[in-house]
Amino acid sequence: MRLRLFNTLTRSLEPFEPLEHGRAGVYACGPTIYDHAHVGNFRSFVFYDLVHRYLEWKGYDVRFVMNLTDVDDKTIRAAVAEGKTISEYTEPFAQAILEEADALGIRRADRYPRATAYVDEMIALVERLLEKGHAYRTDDGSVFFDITSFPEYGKLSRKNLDEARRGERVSEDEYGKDDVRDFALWKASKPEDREAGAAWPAPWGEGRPGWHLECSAMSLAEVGETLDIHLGGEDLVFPHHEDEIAQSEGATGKPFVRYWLHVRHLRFADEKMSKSRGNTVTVQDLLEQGVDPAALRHQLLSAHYRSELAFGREGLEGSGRAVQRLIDFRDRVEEVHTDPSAAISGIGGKAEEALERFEGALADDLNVPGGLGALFSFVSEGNGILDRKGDRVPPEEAERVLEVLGSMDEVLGLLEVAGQSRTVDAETRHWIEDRIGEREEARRSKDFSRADAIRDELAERGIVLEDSSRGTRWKHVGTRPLVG
RNA sequence: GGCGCCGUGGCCAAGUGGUAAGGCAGAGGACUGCAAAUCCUCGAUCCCCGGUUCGAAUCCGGGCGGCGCCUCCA
Repeated sequence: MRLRLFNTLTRSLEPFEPLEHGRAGVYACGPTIYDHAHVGNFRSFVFYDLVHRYLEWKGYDVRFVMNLTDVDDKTIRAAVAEGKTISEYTEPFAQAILEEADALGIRRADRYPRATAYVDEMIALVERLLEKGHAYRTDDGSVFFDITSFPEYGKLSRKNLDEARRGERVSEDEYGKDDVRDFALWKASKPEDREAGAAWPAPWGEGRPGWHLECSAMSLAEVGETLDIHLGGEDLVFPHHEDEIAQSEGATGKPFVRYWLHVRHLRFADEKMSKSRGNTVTVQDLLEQGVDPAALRHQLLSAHYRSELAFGREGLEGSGRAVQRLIDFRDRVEEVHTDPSAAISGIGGKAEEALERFEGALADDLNVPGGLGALFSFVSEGNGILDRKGDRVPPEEAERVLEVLGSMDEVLGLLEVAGQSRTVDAETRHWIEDRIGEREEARRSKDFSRADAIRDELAERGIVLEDSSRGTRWKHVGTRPLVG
């Protein structure tokens, strides 16, 4: 099945054809690291990861780069307030974000370039734009992009800036540009910039790069002149990505991006958790509160990336249960009694059908909810078959089911993350098994109140017992249930 | 004001012309010492009104309601 993607540039679904067959160059707009990333940011990062995983799953040789913006107004202000340089200030946030990304099963990008490490490249890019007449210098040593020099300006966001803004006065605005619609490539230094170590020498004067410039420079340096896919949040369409196009295409004369993908923002379903209300919910907060990372990942994947996602406690609970259902099924198949002489049960065939549906959904503009539907339909069918067959199937069928589940999880990463967060060390394992032994004794002597007490004791630690004719098995159901 | 999006069972959420995937929650049943897990059964006039069509949640028009972007927020 051929992948089709919704390209923001054309506002339509297009078959994915990378510039070079079998290879995919992807650049994702990462966070500004002046604070902890919140769940909304991570909706994007998890989606980026999905793109990354999907392309690798389909066999592409993927070059995946996500930037970390470590210089901008907020960063400088915050660093100065704490008496730090921007790198001292931002680095802990960069580390935190990468750790949280690990916790959520986000595959590492090939590179995480910091803007401040690419100032030379950015200066070179500005020089090219000046040479080509796309940019101009102002008296204070700033450089602006001249929008009128790039007739296609507005093609991504479909804005007609002529009418919208022309009448406005060139304001008292910070750097004195010719036209309000122009955007900064280079901002002349201010005292606080120097204080924070955010000032670099350039041919036209000391200053710091404009926001948009870094992405053009870093994607050019790390991926190439033409990106196959550029990812970002919906808010970045304008002006950020519009400006990137102007800069990059203005400088190289080549198409900047073949497919633009934008992730819709999430909406907080219950509490007012949005950052703008000063009530940030960071991933760090959630993990510290005991939210299961696999549940979080599931919820962030539960809506199509171009739809608004309702994020909230209730959804997280539901996601946790859904993930557990998946784990239980996988474990059940792993423990199934394989019997070479057993008749074909049909579970292998159902797995095959599910994989096909899954692939079809993902190929259709990365429809993860559709893919999850295929997966969970199969879980139901599979459980039904195993019930009817008494958990006895031919080995090749059991293997095939596990292969299919594993294959889907290469894209979804749910079992993978659940595995990370549910590990139990050997000592605890022994303790659990001892307790189960005690409980077995109690049950044999019909001392059910004692047996139930032991079961409750384990449950408080997230260990759930399941009795069956073959004995008692236990499982770790992840982090503690949510409070409040 | 400009551009754009959305409104599917209690909640979340696929489906964009052929008569409604999936998850969570809920009810009943099977299994269990009781549970847990699992299975079976049950639940949707797809916001409203018109229109196009043999046929619409899906296309068109109107209405009501919610939301995003319009210079540094993923």
